[in-house]
Amino acid sequence: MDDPGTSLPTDAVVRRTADRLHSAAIHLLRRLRREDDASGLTGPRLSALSVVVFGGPRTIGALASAEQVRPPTMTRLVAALEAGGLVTREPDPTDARATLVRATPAGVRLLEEGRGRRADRLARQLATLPQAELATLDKAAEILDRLSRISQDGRQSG
Amino acid sequence: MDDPGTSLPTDAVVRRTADRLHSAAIHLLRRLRREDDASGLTGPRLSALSVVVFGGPRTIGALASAEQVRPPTMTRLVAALEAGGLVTREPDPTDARATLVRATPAGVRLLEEGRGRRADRLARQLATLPQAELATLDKAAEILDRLSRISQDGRQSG
DNA sequence: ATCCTTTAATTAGCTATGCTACACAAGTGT
DNA sequence: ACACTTGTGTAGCATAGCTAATTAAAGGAT
Repeated sequence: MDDPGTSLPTDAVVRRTADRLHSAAIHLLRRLRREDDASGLTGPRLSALSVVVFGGPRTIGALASAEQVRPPTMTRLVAALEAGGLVTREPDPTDARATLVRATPAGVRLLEEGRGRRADRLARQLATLPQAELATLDKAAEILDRLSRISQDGRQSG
Repeated sequence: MDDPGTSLPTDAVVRRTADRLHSAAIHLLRRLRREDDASGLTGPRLSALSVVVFGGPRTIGALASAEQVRPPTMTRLVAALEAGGLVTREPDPTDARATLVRATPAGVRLLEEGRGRRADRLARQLATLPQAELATLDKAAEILDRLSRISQDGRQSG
């Protein structure tokens, strides 16, 4: 059917993959959302928390940038995490405007104790896959992450 | 601990992949959301529309099931699509309780004209990848989709 | 035929995530 | 000192997801 020829894929192949990937991502997250929110941690909160837990304390702005959301969104996510006792906010000693977000022991513990229930549920499902397929998913995640960082920098005019 | 022995991967590997995948999915969709919403179609709406465009008319319930959301959520999504002139709602001739959702020519056209801007943007990024990586992503999407359907049926007690 | 239960869809109301616009405090440069 | 920029926060909007409760119709039992 298609003939990729050299190393760059054709437009049709690319678009089909994009469509599949888009759909797969939507369904994956929807499923996880429904699976378990009993931990009290939603996806975005968990994701933000993991940044400060594994990357150390940082400002709201840095966090927003890392998570690719606007500052007001991150302000709210951090507020929720703080209300849950998972992070603290403290003034940045080098810049009085900025707020440093730091994970509390409880926050660290929550992530260490299973890296969040959502990923845990997913893990349980992934465990049923043969090793080769799991490896494929792992590679895919890495590729997407790399792509994410590239497009993040390449952004300019609207 | 556990010893799956044969082809099943270890717990640690599975969990790491789950975490990466979770994160990758969140970031992928966030990025796409920011890239382009000028089409007026959000992810869930686009996803629902594509079901009726490519799968033919079906009821709200069937649509909700296909998209793995609750009926009220699908009612709202369909209402938005209808307001945009992309689908119509008509009584199901075989069941007066049910509503058949059918894509309008405009809805079909929108999807055919690039399968939505979101996937299109993604496609543009994917086009920069070598063929092997694209193939990996394609395989991953297929695996996730399959997993999605399995867990949909296999759901039971918490 | 009537009553009861189940099913399909909707409405109402909640939480959460994302955004922009605006306000304000604190750095920065002239 | 003054203006400009930057980091957060507040207010308000739209969307998406949910559950609970309502309404209408289908289906089964008597």
